[in-house]
Amino acid sequence: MGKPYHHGNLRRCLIEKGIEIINTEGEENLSMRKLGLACGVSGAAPYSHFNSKEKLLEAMQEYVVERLMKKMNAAIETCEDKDSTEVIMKMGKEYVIFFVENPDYYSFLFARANLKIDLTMGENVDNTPPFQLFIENAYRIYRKLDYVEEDIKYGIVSMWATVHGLAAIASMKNVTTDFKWEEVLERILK
Amino acid sequence: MGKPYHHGNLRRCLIEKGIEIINTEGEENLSMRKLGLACGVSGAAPYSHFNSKEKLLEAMQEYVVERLMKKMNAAIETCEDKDSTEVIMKMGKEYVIFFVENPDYYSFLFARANLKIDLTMGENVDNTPPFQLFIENAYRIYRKLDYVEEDIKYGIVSMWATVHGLAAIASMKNVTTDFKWEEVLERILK
DNA sequence: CCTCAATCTAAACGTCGTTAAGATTATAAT
DNA sequence: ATTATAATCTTAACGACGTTTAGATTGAGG
Repeated sequence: MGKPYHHGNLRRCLIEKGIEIINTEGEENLSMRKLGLACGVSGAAPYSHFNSKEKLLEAMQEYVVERLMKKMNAAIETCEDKDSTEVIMKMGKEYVIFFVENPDYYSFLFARANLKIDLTMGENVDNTPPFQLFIENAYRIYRKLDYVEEDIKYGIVSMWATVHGLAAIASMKNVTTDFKWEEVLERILK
Repeated sequence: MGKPYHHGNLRRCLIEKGIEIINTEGEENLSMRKLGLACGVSGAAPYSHFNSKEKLLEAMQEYVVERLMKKMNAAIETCEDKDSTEVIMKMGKEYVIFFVENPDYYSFLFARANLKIDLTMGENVDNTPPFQLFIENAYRIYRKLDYVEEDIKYGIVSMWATVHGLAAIASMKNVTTDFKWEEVLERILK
């Protein structure tokens, strides 16, 4: 009969339905009220689980970053030898493909990004949770590579910049082209 | 004594004051009302010059892109010979430095970017004005280079991706590092 | 001088993020 | 089982926002 007063799993529902809305209607159409109603609760209910929209978006970012990291880590596992160029290549492909398949994720993740990166490799800083995950993963992978540049900072940044820039461009709306982004990446990384 | 009923140059004032607000208070604190008041007119006056906030932002983007393009073109002029590696290098540096010096410009320009790029080099598409400027300039410069890859599309994209990715990373808030981004770019472009 | 279009003001509409006060229910201690 | 406590939810409201409307003020051309 009447739906129960308590939702049961509102927190997870907000995150997942929120991501769904971003993918279907765009981030500009995601409001706390509408999201609450979409989950079957009132427009103020989300504030029982997130004290601000920013916190909710942060949780959604964490959810998305986790998916990306899983894909990248899985890609590494498929490498026969842990030869660094193969690892870098497969990771990079996964990174680019992820944003090509989900174009809205790029600006959702990085437009409001408040990344704190200590490129000096010191004990790491207080990133916002999704990006703590992001950075830690990057360092962990890079450390496992056979090939290490004389200065690891430059290695990480140059690797990341190439892949990230390609993802940024590929994520732009209405980019018309006739090649696959993975091919471009292969050419760039030589 | 009383200020005149008409502002005289409100359109330009809105654009410049708007950019100023973005640089000082951040884009999230830019509202049509406040911007009008900051220019000495009412909160609805901006709508006499831009029928939407989106149109105003577009004009501001155009203003910013023009500055970037001027800097890049000026950098090219300083090249002694039009050797392509030197041109690419100087342009890339200018591109990265621009966003390092104005970190808020990156997401302001690209977060909402509705770029339409025809990478097949056909007659170009109907970009939003700021990016029409952006794309045309890129093609024009690339055509002037001595060195041309067998497939020009890949050349443009790989060049742009590297530089753009570096600008994206360098523009992230709270990135702590101990090297200059220009040096990183030099290493990447070899 | 008169007209017309451009520019501006004041007031309003609906939506937004957020908060406050209180209702409902699960949890756990007695 | 009863009761207290904390978690979760609703309704109503606040101020700020983007935008629209109606009308006031002004500059420019005939």
